[in-house]
Amino acid sequence: MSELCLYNTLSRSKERFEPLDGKVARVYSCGPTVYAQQHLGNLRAYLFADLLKRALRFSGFEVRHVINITDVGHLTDDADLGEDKMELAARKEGLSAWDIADKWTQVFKRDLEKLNVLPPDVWCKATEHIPEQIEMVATLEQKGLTYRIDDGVYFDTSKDPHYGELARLNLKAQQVQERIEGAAAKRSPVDFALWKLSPKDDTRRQMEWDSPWGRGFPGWHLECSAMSSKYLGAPFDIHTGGVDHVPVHHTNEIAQAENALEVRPWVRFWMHGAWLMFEEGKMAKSKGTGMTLDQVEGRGIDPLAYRLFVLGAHYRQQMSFTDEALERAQTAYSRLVRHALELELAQDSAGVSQVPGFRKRFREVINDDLNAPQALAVLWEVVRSRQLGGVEKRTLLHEFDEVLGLGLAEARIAAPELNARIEDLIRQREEARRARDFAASDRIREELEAEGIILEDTVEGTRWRRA
RNA sequence: GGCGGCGUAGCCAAGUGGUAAGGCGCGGGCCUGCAAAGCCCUGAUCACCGGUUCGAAUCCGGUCGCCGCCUCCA
Repeated sequence: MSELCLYNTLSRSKERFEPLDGKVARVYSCGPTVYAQQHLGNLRAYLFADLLKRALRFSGFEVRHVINITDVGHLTDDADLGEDKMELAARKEGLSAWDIADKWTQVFKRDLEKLNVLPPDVWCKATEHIPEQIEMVATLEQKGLTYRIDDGVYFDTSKDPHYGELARLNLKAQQVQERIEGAAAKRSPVDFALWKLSPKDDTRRQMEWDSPWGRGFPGWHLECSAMSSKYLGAPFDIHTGGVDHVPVHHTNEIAQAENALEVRPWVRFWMHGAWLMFEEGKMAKSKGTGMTLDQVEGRGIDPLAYRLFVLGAHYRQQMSFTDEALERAQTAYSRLVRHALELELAQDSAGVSQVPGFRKRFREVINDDLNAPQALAVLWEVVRSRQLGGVEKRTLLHEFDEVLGLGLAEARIAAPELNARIEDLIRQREEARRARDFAASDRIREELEAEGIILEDTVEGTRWRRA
């Protein structure tokens, strides 16, 4: 049996994976900031995390999975100025920041459910872990790794010789943008806020807390460091996120956590998913180019067809999104489901079995850094194989779907829908056909088709289904 | 300026040293009274140039084009 290998951003290479304790893989996935509905690009990141989780289980490991919800707003624009995204959304929608967070969190979870993403063992919110975050800042402060300026407490990256290793930052050569003039007199451009103080003027934030440094809110990298160690311990196995997180968010998470917790490496495997690209560029909420799952469904496309689409490209590969490609995925998905349904009826006995071969190939490609595109290729080969019997195909389909999560194992032929009128029309059509009155029989078929009923003549007789 | 990625058939994309997976589409065929569904057949020498090698889409050098991150972002 092949071993699971995963690409680790830390080493920039595939490494054999095994949980620290040999049994339970501890995985943390950076969750969304919930000030709007997640778009398809965001969702791709969680489909990637889900594929990882399913692959870990497929390898026989248990998985303890944590996803956070960033419900504290950070800034819309520059790190030092700009309005808080949560508060901005709240103002626009006429709700409190808390309600906004709640609303979009629910939508997010619902979207994941539609995509067949397995729920994590722990959902954790930044706002519910303020004490843990304050504690981490305090620890860093005691170690002399922080400094205070007007608007908050900052992490002094110059004190960490390992700072930036994940991203392989070249601090000296990096051309750093001029900071916008203002309160943030950071000693280094890469220093980052641990605790931001609320503005001194009259503008009060909806979300702020008392701390040893004054009223304010936590820096945006802090929650992940604090919550992951709380629920997974430290070190833990795998941390996932989008590629954009490598240079800043994850780099800073590492700096905080490794120094506060005194473990290094704090996380053994860092895994990053690539972007979903629109024609105009990447999908980004800030650019308003995001398409949501609701819109996908609005086009009559099954969310799982989107899942199939996403699985068609490797998770570390930038993928092009086009309407056309999405629709093609729906065609392919419908076809797959139809096969799955058909196979549910299979009762044959196995011939010379090729099952082990397919099983082996599937495991090998999944174990090779989650090569879903190749896994799908194996799936199609199984579906269209002439060697395999129906029962064997069904068995394999169910097994593979544990990893792919396309809902094929759950596909069941709906109990024959009773519809006396349609049954009656089909009978009439049968009579017409027997009488070779095809004009009449075609008329009936067309009438039904107009209302979305497709008739299929099979050896067992005429079947109908909704288009 | 730094870091990273991409350029494979009409489209979405695998493959990273041994003579190009898969899906969708197109075209042809089988089945059907005709359809639908299903099945079968059918397409590329891998941006370009040069090098290494018995052998390269795959390694090295260069050119062109495209994109991401470096500031919130999956």
